[in-house]
Amino acid sequence: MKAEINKKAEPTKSELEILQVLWKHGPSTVRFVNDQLNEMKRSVQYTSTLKLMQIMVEKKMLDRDDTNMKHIYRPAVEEQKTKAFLLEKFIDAMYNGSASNLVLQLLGNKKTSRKELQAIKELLEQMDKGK
Amino acid sequence: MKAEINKKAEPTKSELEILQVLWKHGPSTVRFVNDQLNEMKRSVQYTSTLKLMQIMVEKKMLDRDDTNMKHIYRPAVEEQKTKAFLLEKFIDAMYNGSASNLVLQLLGNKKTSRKELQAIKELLEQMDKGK
DNA sequence: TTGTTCGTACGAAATATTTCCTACCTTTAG
DNA sequence: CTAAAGGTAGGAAATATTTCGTACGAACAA
Repeated sequence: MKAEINKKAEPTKSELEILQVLWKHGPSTVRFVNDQLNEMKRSVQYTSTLKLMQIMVEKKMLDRDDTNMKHIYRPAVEEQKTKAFLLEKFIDAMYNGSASNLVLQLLGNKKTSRKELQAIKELLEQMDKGK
Repeated sequence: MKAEINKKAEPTKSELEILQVLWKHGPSTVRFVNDQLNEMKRSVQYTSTLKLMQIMVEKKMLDRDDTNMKHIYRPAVEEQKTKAFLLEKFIDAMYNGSASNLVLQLLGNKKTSRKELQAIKELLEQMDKGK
């Protein structure tokens, strides 16, 4: 079966990297995205990034303005919705759908800094007030 | 490059499913794991599961007791360590390494039930006392 | 004008992952 | 003993993902 064009877009790892750049910096050229990837992430050829972004347009994950020679790409999917979707998938796969299990993991994780934990606690307190 | 045998194991989606079964139920035969997958997850042939588990042994992700005809497989990687590792990867890819951003997402997520949120809050309170 | 730079399009290769077919062996019911 | 059931091994195919080479057009500097 061909890569489904119609159903809910589930970006791959590389596609997510590209989306992150576009979400952060707004509509961009392939050149810009590729430069960002090479600076922030990993070495990758221009045409590889180009190809991937073209595929993402096919998948309706990106929109493209090709009225000018330098095509401008922008996300066709919302950052928050996409991340919520991926997070849900992740929680299902890893924690049997239990978000609190994930948080439990976070709390026991040596890599989660004290500062992060403090920030998390404050978030929870704020939420409390709001209700 | 061949699939790295030596470096840190990063289980794929399917491999994670198998690990979850083994973590939950303890050392098992391929038959058992395959049955679980078919009941809980998706339709998959016995030999597919077998093959995957054999590959996972090569990758040192599983250990195998093959003294008997029915080989018994068990995880060679710890559940908590593996999940912590994958969670860290996920947070890096999705939230630029910020765990609190992830929690923020969780709080804003419609899919996260009130009950889950309550559980999370209690976790945080418990953590407070422990320090 | 001319060549160098920068852009897109497209196909194919490389890699990674997943699935299953076939062969063959062991156990067990009859 | 023999057939059926159930097990493993291994290779190949199917699928998914990622990377890049080549061709070719447009822009621009000399």
